[in-house]
Amino acid sequence: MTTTTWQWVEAEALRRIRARDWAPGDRIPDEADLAQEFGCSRATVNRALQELAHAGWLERKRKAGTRVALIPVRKATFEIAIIRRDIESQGKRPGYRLLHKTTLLPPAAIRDSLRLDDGTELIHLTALHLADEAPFCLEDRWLNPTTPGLDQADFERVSANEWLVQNAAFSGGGIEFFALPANVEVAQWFACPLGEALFAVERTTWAGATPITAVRLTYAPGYRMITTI
Amino acid sequence: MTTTTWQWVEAEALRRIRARDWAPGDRIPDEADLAQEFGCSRATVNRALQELAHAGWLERKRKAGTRVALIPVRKATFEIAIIRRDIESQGKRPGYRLLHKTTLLPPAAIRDSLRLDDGTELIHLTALHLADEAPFCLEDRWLNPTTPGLDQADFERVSANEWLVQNAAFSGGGIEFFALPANVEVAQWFACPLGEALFAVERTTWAGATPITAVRLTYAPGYRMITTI
DNA sequence: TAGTGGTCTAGACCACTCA
DNA sequence: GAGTGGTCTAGACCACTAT
Repeated sequence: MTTTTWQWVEAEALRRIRARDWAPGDRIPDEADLAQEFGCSRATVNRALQELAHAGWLERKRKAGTRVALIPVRKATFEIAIIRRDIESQGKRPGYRLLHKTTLLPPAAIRDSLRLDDGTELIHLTALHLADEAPFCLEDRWLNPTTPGLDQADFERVSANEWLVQNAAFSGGGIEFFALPANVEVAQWFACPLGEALFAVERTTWAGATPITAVRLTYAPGYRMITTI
Repeated sequence: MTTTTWQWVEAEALRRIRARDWAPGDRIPDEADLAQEFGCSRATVNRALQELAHAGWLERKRKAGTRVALIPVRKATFEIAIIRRDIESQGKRPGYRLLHKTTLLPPAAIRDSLRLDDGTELIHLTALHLADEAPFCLEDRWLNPTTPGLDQADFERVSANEWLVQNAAFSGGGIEFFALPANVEVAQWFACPLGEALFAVERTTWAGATPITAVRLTYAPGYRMITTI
């Protein structure tokens, strides 16, 4: 385990925060002083403290100095991966079936979440992702048909999830996680009781101000999304 | 909107990736060349490319150079906030009630997830978080009684959630998100039907190799965890 | 206005890893 | 062995903001 100077400074600063040598709300020494204390350059101290600020341990303001955050906001990150790889990482064989594809006017909820005009039609897809032949995840997606390159995509072979990740230039979006009771259709696919509690994710993605897609992924009973902090 | 040099370089590189000037799998020019092209120092290019690598757009290896990622893994972050602040940010008045507190042997699942010996007793708490007097979240927590300072914590007044965030030195842990059917107890608190689909989070947190706490937060019907990418 | 963090440079050396 | 990214330095100037 090699440790660079800035990593060492970061670790030492974090130790002091945890040991309350630097208590919440306290102002800590400025970069120049710390650089002298640690025998390194100010840029190195800056790198370390920026990491800690990014992680939520410190709050930094010009002129006001650096303070230990009163409420350490831990940030967890998770990867928006391709479903196929999620399945593969569980050691299972991924499968995919396109169930349905049409072009039509979206319901109001979708239209609003993508900020579309009243008359705009979207492509609607539903597809099933399989893990070792068992239903894993149901994909219900609305696609902006003007997305470049979309006409060359074959959603019978490649899931929209995968195609978009690799081909669409998206700049941002929103994600919501929630629980959902299985409706008739979902219960059939997952062979589970009606009303079964299922984990679901809704995402909207954008390329600047242009909507690309809105998708709901409903996972099979028992699925857990796992991450670390 | 001020744009620094490294942010400009980052944006330009991202533009080239999206425009497929630099296609997935391609090797891009090395830092020295880009620095010359952009008329800045190599350190500035390095800063920009590191950001893009961190975000999953690039894969960098010494000697092998920098390549555009074949599968761009977008990373989303969400904040592990105090429940009270989550409620406040929705414009509601937070409330808290301690329901139950005892010390006893944990069930096997908890014991294993915290890697405890067979005979180790833990503090068990259940508490209810309220938003505008309505049940918002049910907290079911197992606490390591050896956590420093714990004896001075008054969990009648301050939620364990809040006390731990502010007082426990934790270094890491795991988080799992899933859906759960309401059992009898939960259904009573939330005044919802038995079996209602609820969103839940389980976290374990550690101070190095020492377990601090394992908690399950079960949210009221309709709750959504929201974030952006 | 002055103090502090944010960025940038030119150059250097090191660490990793491909060939 | 050699090419490339990772880090570090000393110094400089800039941007923001508390006072």
